Amino acid sequence: MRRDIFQAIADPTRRAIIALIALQAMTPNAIADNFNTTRQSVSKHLRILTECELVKQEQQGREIYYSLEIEKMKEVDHWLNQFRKIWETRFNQLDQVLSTIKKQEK
Amino acid sequence: MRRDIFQAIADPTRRAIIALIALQAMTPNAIADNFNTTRQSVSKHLRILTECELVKQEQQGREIYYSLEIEKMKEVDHWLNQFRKIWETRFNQLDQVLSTIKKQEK
DNA sequence: TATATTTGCAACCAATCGGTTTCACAAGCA
DNA sequence: TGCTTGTGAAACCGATTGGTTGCAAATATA
Repeated sequence: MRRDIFQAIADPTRRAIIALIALQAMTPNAIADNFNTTRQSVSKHLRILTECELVKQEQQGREIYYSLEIEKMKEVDHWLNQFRKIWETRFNQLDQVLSTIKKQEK
Repeated sequence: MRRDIFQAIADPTRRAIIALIALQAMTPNAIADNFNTTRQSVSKHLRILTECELVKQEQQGREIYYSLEIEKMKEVDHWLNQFRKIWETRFNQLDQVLSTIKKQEK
């Protein structure tokens, strides 16, 4: 089974869970309260996120607090870098065009 | 059918296609040559990418050149912003800890 | 100890996914 | 006018997905 961060963030519910626990650690029940779905379904999502190492658990009594492994999010950022180079180049090209126009106006 | 950029980049073949045509426009056949799969399968991926407006087509005779809509990639970048804020805050917190240690050393 | 709460896991289900094969339709070329 | 080339679409297939229900285990509480 493929388990990577791109597959993890493909699901909108999982993206919402990620955004939720990014701010503070939460229990599965507390997370499920925010969604129109069952606790078990959220539990499944958390399992997937854990398998991708996007999420870490901390047991407190019978409760388990889930929080985001923010470092893992940088993998997406890193993948975007190759395209960032391109859109910056495009921007520079546009910049050149603009400055050429400016010179012509003088 | 859900069609968004996150679902589009979830598949590794589609990510590879995106990276390929980011540099230069290519025909479906030329793209398929780079993968261990059929042209029709690549065609399906291109349809999905087109539906997400991640890709644009340019017909030249009977050939169709596909290229990346680089602007659309910024949607992922934009989504990452919320987390970028967090990891920068973490960094600042670490920075504070380090400067506190430095002061104590004096 | 008996009961309630919090959780994960397994079994099942309909829908979707990624792939293949087959076909249809243009556009170039002999 | 045939024939080849480049392409998309449809039909089908096994695997995976996201959801549900039901159950078991562990912890807290009476």
